[in-house]
Amino acid sequence: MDRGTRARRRITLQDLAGTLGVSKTTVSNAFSRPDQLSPELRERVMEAARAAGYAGPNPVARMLRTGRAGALGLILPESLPFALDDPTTSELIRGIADACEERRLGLLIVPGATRARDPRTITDVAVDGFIAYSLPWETPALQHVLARGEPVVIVDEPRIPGVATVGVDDFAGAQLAAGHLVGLGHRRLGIVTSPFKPDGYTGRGDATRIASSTFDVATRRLQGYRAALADAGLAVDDIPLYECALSDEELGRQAGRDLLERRPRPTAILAMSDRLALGVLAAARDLGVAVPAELSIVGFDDIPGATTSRPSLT
Amino acid sequence: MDRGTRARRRITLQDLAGTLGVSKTTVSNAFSRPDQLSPELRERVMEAARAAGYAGPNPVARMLRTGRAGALGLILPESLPFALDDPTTSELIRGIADACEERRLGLLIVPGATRARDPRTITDVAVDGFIAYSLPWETPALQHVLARGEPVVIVDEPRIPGVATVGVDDFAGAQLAAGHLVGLGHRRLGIVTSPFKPDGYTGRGDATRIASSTFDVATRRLQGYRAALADAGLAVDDIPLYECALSDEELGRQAGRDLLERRPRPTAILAMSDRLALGVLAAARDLGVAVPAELSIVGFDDIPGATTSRPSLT
DNA sequence: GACTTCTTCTGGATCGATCAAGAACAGGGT
DNA sequence: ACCCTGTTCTTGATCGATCCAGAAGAAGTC
Repeated sequence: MDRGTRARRRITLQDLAGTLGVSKTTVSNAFSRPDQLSPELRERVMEAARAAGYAGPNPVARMLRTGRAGALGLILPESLPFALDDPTTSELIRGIADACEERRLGLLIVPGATRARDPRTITDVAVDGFIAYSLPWETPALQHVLARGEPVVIVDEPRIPGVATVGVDDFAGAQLAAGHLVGLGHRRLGIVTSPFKPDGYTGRGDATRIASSTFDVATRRLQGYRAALADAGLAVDDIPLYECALSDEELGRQAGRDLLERRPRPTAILAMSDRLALGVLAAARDLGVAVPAELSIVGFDDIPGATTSRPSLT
Repeated sequence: MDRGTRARRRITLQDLAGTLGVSKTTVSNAFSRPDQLSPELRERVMEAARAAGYAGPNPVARMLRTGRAGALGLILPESLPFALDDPTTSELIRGIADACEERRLGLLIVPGATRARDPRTITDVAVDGFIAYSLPWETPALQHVLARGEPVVIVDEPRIPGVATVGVDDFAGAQLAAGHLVGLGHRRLGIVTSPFKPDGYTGRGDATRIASSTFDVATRRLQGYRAALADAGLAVDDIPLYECALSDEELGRQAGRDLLERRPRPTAILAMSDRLALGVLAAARDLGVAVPAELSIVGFDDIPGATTSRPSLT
C-alpha cells in the first residue's frame, strides 16, 4: 500500500554519504571530529547537509553506540513549583542545572516522586545517572532508580550503604540550634518538624510515627535537638512537637498557633526549615506574641552551625 | 590487556535469553508485551531477570528501534528558579510536567535559552519534540530547535508561520486592560513593560528599542494598550513608559518609583505582568501613594479579559 | 485425514550512528 | 629505491533493543 505522497523518511547520515559519494564515517567525522578530514571536504559535507535539511547525527543512535546518554535525571519528592518555592531546594536545582549546562548534559526532571507513579517514567528515560533529592526510604521511585544500576547520588536522604550521599550534618546542626536556645536560658521549648512519613499527616507529634519514621532528615534533626536539650537537663519527652506534612509556610503557621496556644506558652520554638520558621513567625504575629521579646524562633538553613534567631523578616 | 577483574559488561536482553534458552524476542515480549507469551514463561523470564540484576530493556536501544524518545524538551528563556518564581510560568510548567507524567513522557528542561549556549544542549538530546516558552525572535536556541525538524510548540512567542503557537491574545487583553482604565476616567497613565529585547536593559521607554523589539509579547501588549488609549483620544506618544529587563517584582518597584515621581503624577499604571504590578504596588507604598484612592494598578494575568484593578494584596 | 485457526515462540533484518583497523597516497629522509 | 610517518578516507562490526514473517504445535471444523 503506497500511502499517496510517500512520507519522506527522515534523512540519515548514510543517505548523505550516498549523495556525496563518501563513506558514512566521513560524514560522521565532519560533524563530530572535524580534525579527521580535510577542511574542504568537511565544508562540502556541511553544505550538503544544509541543503538536505540534515540537522546532525541522530542523538539516540549516537547514545546507543557510545553508551552515554548525555543527560542526568533529577528526582524530586514534590512537584516542581513546590520544590522551587523553597529557597534551599531552588538554589540546589539551579546549581545542578548550571553544572549540567557546563558539562553539556541534559537535565531530565522527574518531579513528584513520593506520589505513586508509573515506574516507566524512571526506567525508560535516557540518562547516565540520577540525582535523588531528599526522598523517604521506601519510595518505589528510588528502588527503580537503584535497580537501573547506574550512578546515583542522593542529596540529604536517605543514606543507603554503597550509594553516594551528600548533605548537611543534620544532627550537629540541630544540636547547635537547640544548644543556642538553651544557652540563652530558654527552658520551655516547642518543636516544629518536617514530615516523618510521606502520608500527608499534619498534627501534634506522635511517638509511634517518630519511631517508624522514613524521612531520615527529620529523624536526625530531631535527635540533634533532643541531644542538646537532654544535655541541658530537660525532659525531652515532654517537649511539644508539631509535625508538618510539607515544609510550607502555611503549615508552619498552623504549627506555630498550636504550640503558642499551649499553657505554659513556650518561650522558644525550633523549626526544621526556614519556611516553617517563617510560618511560626506569622503565627506569633497573629496571636500578638512579640518576637523576639516573648519568643525566639530558630529555623534550619542547611548550613551547619549557621542558625539565627530571627527578630524580623518580611 | 586484561584489566584485572574484568569490568562486567552490562547485561543485555540477549544474555538473558541465552541463559534461559529462549529467543531474545521472547524476553523482550516478557517485558513489553506480556500478552504475547504464556504466563509461566513470562514469570520464568522475570525471575531470571531479577536474579541477573537486569532492570529491563535498555531505553536508548528501544528508542532507536521504535523511533520514539519518550520525552519532551522544554526550553525556557531564563533560569529555572526564576521561571518558576512567576506564578503564570510556574503554573504552565506544572501543567506540562503533569501532562508529561500522564502520558509517560520524560521532561527534559533546557533553561536559560536567551543566554548564548552550546547548541549541543539542544541538538544532542533525546526528545520527540519541544515546547519553547516565550523566547525572543532570533534566539539561536530556537533556530536549533527548529532545525531538528521535530514537532515544536511555541508558547506565547514568537509567532512563526508553520509552527504551532499557543498563547493568550495579548493585543485584546492589553486593549481591554487599558480600556478599563480609561473607562474609569483615568487620563494620566503610565506603562510598565516587560522587555523588548533580551539585553538586560531596564529604564525609561525608548522609541527605537520598541521599534526594533524582538519580544512579540511586549510589542503586542503595548499595541493593545495604545490602541485603547488612542481610541480614548490620548496622545499615546506622551505616555511615559518604563521597560523592565525581567518580569520581576524589584524591577517593577523601580519602574513604579520612576513613573510615580513624574509630575503630573499618573493616576493609573498598566503593568505587563502581575509581578511587575506587585512591584508598582510596593513603589506606591514606598512613596505614600494610596491605592486605589490615588492610583489604580492593572496587571496582566494572561487570562484574556480577566484584568483586575487590585486594591490590596499582601 | 485434511483444513484452517490460534497461540506461542524464533531467527534475522533493522534502527542510525560510532569505532577499530586498515588502505591509499603524499611527502621526507637516507 | 626503500622505509617511515602522517594525513585522509573506507570497510565492516557493533551498540541493544524491536519488528516482521514465519515455524511448530495444539485445537477446532468439516
